[in-house]
Amino acid sequence: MEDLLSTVDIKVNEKLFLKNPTSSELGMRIVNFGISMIQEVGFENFTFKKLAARIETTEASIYRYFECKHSFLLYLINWYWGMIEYRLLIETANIDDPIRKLYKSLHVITSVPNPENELVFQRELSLKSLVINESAKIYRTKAVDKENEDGAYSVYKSIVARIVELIVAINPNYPYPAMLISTIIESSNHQRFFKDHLPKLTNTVSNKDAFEHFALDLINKTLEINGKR
Amino acid sequence: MEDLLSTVDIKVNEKLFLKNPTSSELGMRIVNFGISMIQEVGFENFTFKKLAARIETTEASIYRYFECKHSFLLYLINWYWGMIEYRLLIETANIDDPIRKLYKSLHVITSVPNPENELVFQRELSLKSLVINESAKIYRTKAVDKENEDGAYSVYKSIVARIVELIVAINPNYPYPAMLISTIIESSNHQRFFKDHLPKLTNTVSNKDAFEHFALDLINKTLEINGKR
DNA sequence: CAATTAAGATAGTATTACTATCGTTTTAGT
DNA sequence: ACTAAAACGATAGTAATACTATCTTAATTG
Repeated sequence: MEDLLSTVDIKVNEKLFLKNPTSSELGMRIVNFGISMIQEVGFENFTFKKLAARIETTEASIYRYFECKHSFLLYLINWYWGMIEYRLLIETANIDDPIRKLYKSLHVITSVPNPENELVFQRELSLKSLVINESAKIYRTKAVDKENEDGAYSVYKSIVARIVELIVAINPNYPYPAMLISTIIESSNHQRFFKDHLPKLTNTVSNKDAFEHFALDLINKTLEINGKR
Repeated sequence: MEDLLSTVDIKVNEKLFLKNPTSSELGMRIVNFGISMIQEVGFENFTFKKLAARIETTEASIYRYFECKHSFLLYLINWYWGMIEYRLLIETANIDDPIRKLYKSLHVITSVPNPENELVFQRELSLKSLVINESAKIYRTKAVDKENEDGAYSVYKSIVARIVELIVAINPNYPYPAMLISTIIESSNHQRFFKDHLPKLTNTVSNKDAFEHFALDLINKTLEINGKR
């Protein structure tokens, strides 16, 4: 894969920002340093004031880009899923067999990218651990219905819908395709979190990505896919 | 099942409170009204000050029981899992077949209890939706390791370990028992959340608990359990 | 009946999550 | 080159949050 990635502009739902951070250098600094600061201190200890000090701007300036810190997190996670959807599109474009397409899709969605093996967005790498650690916090609030109306979860839903189509093509009788795929996506995040913090809640296999094997086995057996490809 | 439940005292890790709320009437009011208030306004909008006003006490008095609102949530969720572990113990005690034991355990752990069919703790009922909506928030990235050391997740881990044993008895070759069961538990919560707020991420089946069927199918196929019991 | 404990009353603090205003600099269009 | 608009910095302010501290009174226990 060539480096078309760096020139591609990931579109994020316009309701998630007041002023597009990609439109200015300050905006980009807010996003880039915001990502690393959230990773350093955790989302609950992250404030716009601290970020402003770090990038030598003011709190007020950051508020010109984002309404509140929660929509900043939503924005980042949407950017992440936007990149994943884009990769999904290009990396499965030339695959016809739905089973191989599903395997590849699962890999794109759930794997922790290894920059030595595959070319990925630089930002995807830095966002991955943020998604693992913080994404469970975005949904479960009283604001979820309003945010959903505003399209805050539409990329995520569209990715799930895309994989659901593949599952239906592979096994039209399986009754829970959306449940299966959203379970795997969510599980990918929390199992990776467990691995680092609550290892008794997960399993590891030496030198392998245990989660990917687990997920593949799960998919093969639940959808009754037999044989290797 | 008789009403031994109301007389049973669920033990919660002592590091999660400063003064045991079960030891006084005020403590019980804090817990009972705290549960309903968190459900009404959501955990982020819940404050000890509001709770104090509701139960006609003072903020300072609540702080004599709980160090902070986060440990209050941890306490409640631990109480929930304590009840589940207790139910697990008594409801599977007289079952010998590990497969039937596993099925029963899964039901206890993941089902939404129906008070018309089964006798459950009153508090379990009121805590269930709190666990569904808020439990993803307890894993605060930066504090999780310290809390884990203090035993804040030990009941949860012990429940997972208990089911892992059953899985090993059923299919000793399955390599990911802990992953499978913790995935199902976490999925139970977020799928029920999706059902209410992001229905495109889940599937429903009329008049049935779709999640339980999904989980049962998953378990049967991944562990290669064939035949009905 | 004294001593301890529990709880109410009140005050105070640092921080958070913003909003508002105003002046200066930069950029864009003509 | 000039003007208008937009962007940004600087500063101030606010209500609410998440606590801590202290003091007094009421209830319980030995």
